[in-house]
Amino acid sequence: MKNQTLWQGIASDLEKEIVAGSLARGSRLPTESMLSQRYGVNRHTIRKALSHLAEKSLIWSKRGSGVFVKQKPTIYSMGERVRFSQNLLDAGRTPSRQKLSLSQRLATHEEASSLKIKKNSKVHHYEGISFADDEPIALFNSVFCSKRFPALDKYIEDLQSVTQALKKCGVNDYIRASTYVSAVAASSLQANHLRIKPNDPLLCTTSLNTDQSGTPIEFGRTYFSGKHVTLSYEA
Amino acid sequence: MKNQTLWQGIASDLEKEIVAGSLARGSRLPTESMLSQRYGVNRHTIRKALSHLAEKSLIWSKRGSGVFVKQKPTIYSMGERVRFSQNLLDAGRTPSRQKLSLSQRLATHEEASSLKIKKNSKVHHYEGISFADDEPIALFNSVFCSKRFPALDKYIEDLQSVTQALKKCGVNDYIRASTYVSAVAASSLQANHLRIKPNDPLLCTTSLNTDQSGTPIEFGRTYFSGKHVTLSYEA
DNA sequence: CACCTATATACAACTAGACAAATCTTATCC
DNA sequence: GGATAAGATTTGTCTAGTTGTATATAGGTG
Repeated sequence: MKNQTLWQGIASDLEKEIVAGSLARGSRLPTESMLSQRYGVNRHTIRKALSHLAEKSLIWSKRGSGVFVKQKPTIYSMGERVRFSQNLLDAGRTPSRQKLSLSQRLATHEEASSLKIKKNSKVHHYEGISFADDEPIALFNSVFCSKRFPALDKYIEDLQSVTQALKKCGVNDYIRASTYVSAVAASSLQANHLRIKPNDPLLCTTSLNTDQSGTPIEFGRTYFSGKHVTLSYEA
Repeated sequence: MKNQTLWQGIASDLEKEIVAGSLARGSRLPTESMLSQRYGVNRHTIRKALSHLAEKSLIWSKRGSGVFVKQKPTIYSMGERVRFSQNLLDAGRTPSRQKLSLSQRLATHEEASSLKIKKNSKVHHYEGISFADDEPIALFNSVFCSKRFPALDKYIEDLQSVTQALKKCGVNDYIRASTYVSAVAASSLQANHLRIKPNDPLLCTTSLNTDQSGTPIEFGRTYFSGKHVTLSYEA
């Protein structure tokens, strides 16, 4: 404990403040300049300490904006039924979503064959961010057959929920038919949305959801922030 | 391709959408505020990306109105016979013209000597904008001998076509006698008409058209938006 | 020597907020 | 029904502040 460098001392000092709660989750740290004044060191020394805390995923920084305290990691349960909101509520977190884009386009080959629709059919493309306690945990990407659900986009727009929107279209229940999980590196755009760094690991799940008769309903990919989400497969 | 900034990533992302056609040509982009939400960045970063695309002439913006996708570059072929509409139809574009002014005035020295008429003769002066698919691509400026074509202005007014108007005056065919091409910087007035920026490059063509006997018919200058028109000199 | 720690300076990239200017929308009036 | 006025949107411009990156310098340590 004695023979530690300046930046190590500062890092552990800040870490104490975070776990003690005097630096609240989600709040902004003082600027690097202010910290460097407070500790009487160069800004680079502060940055070294901060980058250490960022490695441990205690904080995240946004260029031009500031450094912020992260929320606790999330455990996301991958049950038979996919219900984003209920899932997080069960875990005692506050769920929310942000729409990034909602439009119609032609299905890719992969999407068409997964949904068992014709090539070049139109699909609704829904893209957005999932939050838990105002902390982004995943980027989702879903496609639905436009022909089967002509007004789905409007329902999603109004209700802000896929489950509710599908109910309006007559789908009362749908089931996870298959899910594949892989790991990929975050692009800079993905990293920005998830408040992580480019090339940080992402959990990529590719899933197909069907109704009770086995007819495909939704095909999509979701990218979870690997450092802040653990997928759970319990029954 | 690896170490790109945020705005570069956004710009290439939007460019993909444009070339893929999910952002249709001529249509309006989402507002800068919406894009800044979608990409999770400040509006200024979006503006940097947009200004990059504007530099590449993929989009253009209008204060208070929005940002729009530009059309493809036009190839304007310089055949022996000058038929603006026919040229654009050949290129698969829908041509149109907008009259800016149509009046009579005294010929300048240059005009008189080119048309081989007396100094201080009266000429019809016809000025306007040429469009391709509702996108302005050129400013034209033509003069015709008033003495030879007394009622030409009324014909142009009615028919909206120089070729048709000349036909009414007994000129069934006319030929490009000479054309000179130079490059100039757009004035602010020109830039405004062509929806480009002041000092953007213009192709300035000075041409003289004659009838089959070689008698001068039309003398004029046309300023093509350099970014949207490529002059082609094929036979 | 090579490597880590720390300082100093400068600049690039991005955010934040405010306001102006042009445009579009909507309500109102005659 | 059309003109007008008021308000809301949207792009353009400006100032200021913050993090990210690069370079140069110097001392200490294995």
